[in-house]
Amino acid sequence: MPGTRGSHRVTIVDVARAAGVSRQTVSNVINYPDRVAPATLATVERHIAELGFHPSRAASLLRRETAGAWGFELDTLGTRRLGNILDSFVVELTARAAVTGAHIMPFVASPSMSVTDYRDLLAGRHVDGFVIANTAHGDPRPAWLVEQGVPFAAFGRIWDDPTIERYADVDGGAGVRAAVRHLKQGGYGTIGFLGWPTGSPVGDDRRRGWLTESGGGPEATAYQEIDSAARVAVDLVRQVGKGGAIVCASDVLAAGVWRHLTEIGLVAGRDIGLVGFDDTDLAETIGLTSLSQPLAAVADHVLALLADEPVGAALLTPELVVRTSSIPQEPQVSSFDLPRSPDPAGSDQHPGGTA
Amino acid sequence: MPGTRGSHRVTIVDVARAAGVSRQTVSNVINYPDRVAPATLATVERHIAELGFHPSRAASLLRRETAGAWGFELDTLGTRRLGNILDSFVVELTARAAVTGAHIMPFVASPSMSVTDYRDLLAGRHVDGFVIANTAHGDPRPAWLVEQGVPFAAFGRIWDDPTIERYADVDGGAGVRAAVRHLKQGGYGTIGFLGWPTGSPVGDDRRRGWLTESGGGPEATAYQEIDSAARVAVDLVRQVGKGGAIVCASDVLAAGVWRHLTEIGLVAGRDIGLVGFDDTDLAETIGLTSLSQPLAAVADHVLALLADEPVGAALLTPELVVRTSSIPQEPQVSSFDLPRSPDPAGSDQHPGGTA
DNA sequence: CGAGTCCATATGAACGTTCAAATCACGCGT
DNA sequence: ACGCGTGATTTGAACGTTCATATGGACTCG
Repeated sequence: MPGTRGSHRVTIVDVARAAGVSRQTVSNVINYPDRVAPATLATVERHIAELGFHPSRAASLLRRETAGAWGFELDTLGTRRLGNILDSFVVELTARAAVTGAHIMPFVASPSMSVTDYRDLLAGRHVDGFVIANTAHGDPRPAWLVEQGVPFAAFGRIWDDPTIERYADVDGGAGVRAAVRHLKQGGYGTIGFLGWPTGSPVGDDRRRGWLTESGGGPEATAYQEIDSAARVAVDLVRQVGKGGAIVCASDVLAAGVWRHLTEIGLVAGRDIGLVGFDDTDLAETIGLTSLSQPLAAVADHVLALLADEPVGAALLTPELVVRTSSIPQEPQVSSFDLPRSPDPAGSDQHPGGTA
Repeated sequence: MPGTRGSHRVTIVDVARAAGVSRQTVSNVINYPDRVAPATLATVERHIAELGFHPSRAASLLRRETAGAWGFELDTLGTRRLGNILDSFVVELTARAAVTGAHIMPFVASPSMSVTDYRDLLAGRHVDGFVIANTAHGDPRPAWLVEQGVPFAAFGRIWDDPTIERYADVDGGAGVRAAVRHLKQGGYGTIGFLGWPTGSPVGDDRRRGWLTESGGGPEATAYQEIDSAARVAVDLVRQVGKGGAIVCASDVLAAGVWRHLTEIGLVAGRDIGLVGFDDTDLAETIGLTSLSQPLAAVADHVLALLADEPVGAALLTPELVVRTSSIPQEPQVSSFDLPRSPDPAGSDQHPGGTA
């Protein structure tokens, strides 16, 4: 191509020259197409395509004094990401932010629950604002962000300050109420609750749902670990008894109960109803009825808040996903034959004793 | 503060004026501290701190003609992220990229396995290059990136072109060999393999490890889903028999086998050895021995490649994490009593029949 | 028929940094 | 005393866009 001088990035000026208009007109074509006469619009767009012009992000950002990205702090749980709804949330958020032309910039904050990483990202204009998650009591971020006038929106209520209506959250109470109703309809008797230790607002919210709908019953708390849940499940299962059911504040907790049930030879659903929360893969794996969080809707709402749309806070209802763990009917019994041992070299080392 | 005119972002010029040096010197202090005399360095740094100066990312990027970010395509698996090692990888990558001053920019590509999203991100200078994952046969990305001269590095071998040594990967074969040795040492007899359908390079690699170390045995393939694995487990379990063991290409597959074992009243470990791959939460949940991928090391290596450090390709060895599923001893039997039924309102609706 | 309005497009300037090259200060050998 | 190399610092220009404002022309209305 004669005249193409060296390796010169094609800029807005090249397009302008080619199309016989000015810089600004090309700029308008890109950013405010309705300010441009239809004929001009078409011409310029043709030349943009022909020259393969793509606006420079950096130049645009500099001039606009903006960052074009929302920060999002990632959990640093190491490899253990069990029941971590947020990984899925990031995907939704990223996909939906893209349509508005924004990026999601993930970052890993220093362990101390402080605000310094947020400050630095803002100061260098790496981000325009934040999406925050894992809100809890004592979280210093919301107040600070409001005080600094930084745009932000939360996945999760701002528990310390109800006046900050910049969040989308899932109505855990409503979800659990639906779960309890579902279990009652299934004919389960005593309905117990396994939650997290008091003080977690999310957990307390879910517990309230259970309390309201069931009127109370046996309950226990455990940490967000299978083992911990399995331990307290021993008593709890005894208390609700066969024909009863247990609603859990999370799939992880439910998985602990499930493991205990399996260990003592009971089957979730047939013998004891079991419902988790979050509808993680874990739930699917073990056939656990669970409450699915509408992450796409949360992402949309959060982005709407960031775009300063006049939507207020939102409390979205999770969806009950029914699996075998809340179905009282006898599940299809799988073949129960002992497997043959065609080549058990050294099999005698294994204490036999099958159940 | 008199003299502070309006809301004027503190720039490099302000610092220069305050410190009595030129723009460029301040710039050097930030980017090339060794080019600056120690005394000047100290002074300038003091003023930087005093004024709270943070360089503008956009300005820097514009002048440098760079993006300061590496793109990373997210999997769009919806909520189902079972055994998805990549979520953890993103966290590692983000954390480690930050120390070099780079960002990781996640994006969600259009479903077609094409290269257009990559092209657009580059054209607008949103990213300087890419970290790619999920490499497989027929992946158009590596060849295209090489052809375009775009910096990139892969988590996963470039299966179609061994000459592209821009990757870090986990040596699945070596991992599986270690697993087989471990099972043999534990005294398990026939050692079978459950893999993915042939054609997946990762799966084939892992299978080869099993074949080499075990010399062959019963095998089967299933899709990366619990159900699929549980179905084929029926035959496979029968074939290896009690006292045998099964190595799986993933935790998900192993979970399927595990579920089947549980259903037929066998206990993984005690009756049949079981090893998974990836050491996901799932493994921890069900006490599954698994191979843990060194994600932090992979992230480091990938970033080194992107930084043009003269490290070649890397094949890192996964670590065997031993849990009960590969321990032949009788596990501690949990209490086996039938739970009392204190308030079984409607419990008669539940067919009893406990094992 | 001339002032007022409106729309499309054009021009000058600025966003804040870093590159490339120039300048300055200093010490050293001859 | 002079020129020269070296290292520290400064200066001019440029990166590519968008804001604020100006210009030009068509159309309206008293």
